[in-house]
Amino acid sequence: MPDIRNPQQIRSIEKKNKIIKAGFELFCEKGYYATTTTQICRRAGISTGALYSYFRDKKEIFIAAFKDFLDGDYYNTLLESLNNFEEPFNIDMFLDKCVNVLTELYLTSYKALIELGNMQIEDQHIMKSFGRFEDKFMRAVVEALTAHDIKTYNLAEKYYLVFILLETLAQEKTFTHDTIDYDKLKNETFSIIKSYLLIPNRDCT
Amino acid sequence: MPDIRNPQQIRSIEKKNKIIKAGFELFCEKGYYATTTTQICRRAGISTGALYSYFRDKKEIFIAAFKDFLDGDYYNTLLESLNNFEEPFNIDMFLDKCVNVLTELYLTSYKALIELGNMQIEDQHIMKSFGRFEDKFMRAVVEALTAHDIKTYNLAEKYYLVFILLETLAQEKTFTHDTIDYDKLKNETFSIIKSYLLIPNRDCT
Amino acid sequence: MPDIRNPQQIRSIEKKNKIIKAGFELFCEKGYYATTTTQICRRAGISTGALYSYFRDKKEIFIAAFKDFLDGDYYNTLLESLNNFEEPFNIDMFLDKCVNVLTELYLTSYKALIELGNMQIEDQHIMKSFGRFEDKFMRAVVEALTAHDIKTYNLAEKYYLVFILLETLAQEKTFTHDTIDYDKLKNETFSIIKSYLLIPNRDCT
Amino acid sequence: MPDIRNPQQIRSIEKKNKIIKAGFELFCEKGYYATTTTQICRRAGISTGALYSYFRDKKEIFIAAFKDFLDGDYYNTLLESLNNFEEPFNIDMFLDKCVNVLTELYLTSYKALIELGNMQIEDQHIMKSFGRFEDKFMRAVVEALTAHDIKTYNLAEKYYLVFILLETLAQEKTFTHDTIDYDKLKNETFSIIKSYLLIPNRDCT
DNA sequence: GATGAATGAGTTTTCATTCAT
DNA sequence: AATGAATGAAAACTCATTCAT
Repeated sequence: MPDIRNPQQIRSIEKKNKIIKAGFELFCEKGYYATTTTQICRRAGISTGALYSYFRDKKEIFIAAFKDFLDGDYYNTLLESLNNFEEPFNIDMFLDKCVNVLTELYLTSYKALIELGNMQIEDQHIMKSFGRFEDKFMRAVVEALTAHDIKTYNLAEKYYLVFILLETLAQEKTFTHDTIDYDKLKNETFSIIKSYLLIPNRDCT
Repeated sequence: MPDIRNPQQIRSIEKKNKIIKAGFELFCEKGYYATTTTQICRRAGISTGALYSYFRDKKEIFIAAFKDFLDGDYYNTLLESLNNFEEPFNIDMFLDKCVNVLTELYLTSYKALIELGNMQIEDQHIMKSFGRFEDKFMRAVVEALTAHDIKTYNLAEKYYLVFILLETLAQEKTFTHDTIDYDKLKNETFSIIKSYLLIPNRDCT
Repeated sequence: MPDIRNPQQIRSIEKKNKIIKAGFELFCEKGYYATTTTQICRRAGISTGALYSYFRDKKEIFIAAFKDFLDGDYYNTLLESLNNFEEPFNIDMFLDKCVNVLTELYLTSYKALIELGNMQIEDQHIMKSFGRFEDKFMRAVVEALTAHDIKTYNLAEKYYLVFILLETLAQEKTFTHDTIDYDKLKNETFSIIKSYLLIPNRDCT
Repeated sequence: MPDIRNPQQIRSIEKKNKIIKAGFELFCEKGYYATTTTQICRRAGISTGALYSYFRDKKEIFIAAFKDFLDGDYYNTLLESLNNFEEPFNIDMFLDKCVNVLTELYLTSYKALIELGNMQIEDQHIMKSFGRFEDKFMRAVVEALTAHDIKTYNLAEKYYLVFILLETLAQEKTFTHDTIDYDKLKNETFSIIKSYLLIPNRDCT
């Protein structure tokens, strides 16, 4: 039984990365089931046999591809961009940036992210492999917000809701509903978030 | 092209329903791709041939199963229950009910609902077949809220956000995150929604 | 085991004929393999079960359909028309008529006739069931020609060749070759046949 | 869409040829519809998957088998043999050779040739793929005859008729009619062809 | 190590034939 | 007798995985 290589050598690592990249692209384009190993090999420029010396099976590629995505430059740079703002901190601009980041994410990777969600439900193994992609995004948002406006209690839960609201907005921007007007939704969302996060400032006396 | 029976007789309708039921259950349990027609036949207690005399192909079963689900007693009774409250209207109890309804939905059908979302993205034909399942839910919520508390502008967008927040809560109840405490999330969510929907009542003077 | 009915009653005979008619039409339109029993039943206006009380299997319908065609009014009237000419006998007009008859035959029944040929090769049983459809046509031609011009020896073989030549012409009329000019082919064919059949008249002295 | 291998390597070409050979044999033996892909695989000694990596579907095998047959050694050698005669040119011997060539053709491939004809009618794609098998045969006959005896006008049509007559003879040799005596038919056929082609020599003065 | 041809179990689908009503 | 729903064996085809070279 051939062992799965854990590549140390540069050439090997490069090859493994090519597989991961190709796999991720295809999963994003067509989803998990509609992507065949042959397609992955072709796009990665490797042979079928080679694939199976780096990964035990197709599912492992999927997992690796997501690990890689969540830890990779693309996603991290995107997240870091959230924290690059010029003082003074303007919450509207910040929220706008959040929506843009999420929107870019959905435009490139929606199908794959959904598939990931699916797989997590179907497959305990994948579920354990990593939290939902939003975890990292949330942490970035929290970090940025914490630096400027503080809600001391229920932090995780508060920001999770903020994240959900932003995500909703980004989804709407990406996949429009007939009955929803994006600009109005944006106004409403921002107004909720601001009133919510900044309640101290709106205290009635 | 083989004929698809459009059953008039009770026996036939029952059989078609058995297929739909079996299909829906399996799609919920394992997702669309992991469900085979053979499994559907076995669970429905029919032969392969019979299945194909009621449905042109597997995808049609999926569509029918969802049509049936969204129009069926189970979902509708669930939705109607939202409007059965004793006066005076208590918004906390109402929101609780909403979360419970969504939670029950996710517990029984999450995988299938996700798969539906997927398919809608992949497949324009399915997209047209019915709006997203939330549309109906939202309408029910709007109806109930409208009767008691009025937000005159951006109604659709406002209630959409309320829906999203409730859905988030229900999802959390169903599929727990490590970092989130459900009760706290519930408090926060309800407080947002209430402060949001009831702002007029809370006007500072 | 249900016996195959040999229908005596008028109603039964009518039904059997409807099956035969429907089957023949469909075999002509789409060929044997592309025709399903269900289609035959639908066009005949009967139930699947009924079909199998008149015919043991699909092949029997095919055989019956051809028996019926070869013995039926359509074909026989067509053949008789060969003999309805006004005196004096004009061989060109007669040959023209022959070609027209064959052409009509091909236009309506080519696919079925070919399928018959096929089946005769594949299936000894069908082979025995009837000679090739041309046998009857040939006899009609022979009859007409014999009445006016006599070649005493090798009659069968001579007329068979004449038949083949006429058939060729009709086929060309029905399904054109790129390289062949129909009018020229007709001239050549007629000239062969005439010089062949009428050689006595052309004796050199 | 799975890739179809276009084999360059000898081993691959050999395998593709094994499939074509097995397919052609089976099509000749039982016809297109009665031949299953499984049978082709078994006879070719390959797996189902392999078959589908060389051909997109069953029909493609059929087409390839015929392309191969018409362009292949067997048929070409047969045709070339028509032109290998010792001078002086003897038309009887030449015609005999023609009949023998056609007879051998029918004995080995009749069912497949018929099926090809069928398919050409049913399927425009196949129709375009190659002219009827007779085209090539005719060209060979024309070539041989042209070298020795000349009919200057309506050449194509004349030789087409000659071809038809020879084919008839070969068919009779292969699949006997009850009412026809082969030797007599041969005499008659040859006499027609000769008198037809050589009419100049028989001019009455 | 690498290759990519080969495998074959597994899938969807069809349709002649049967049989309960 | 008639119906037409049901059957299920058999067909075409796919694709993750293996293994000879």
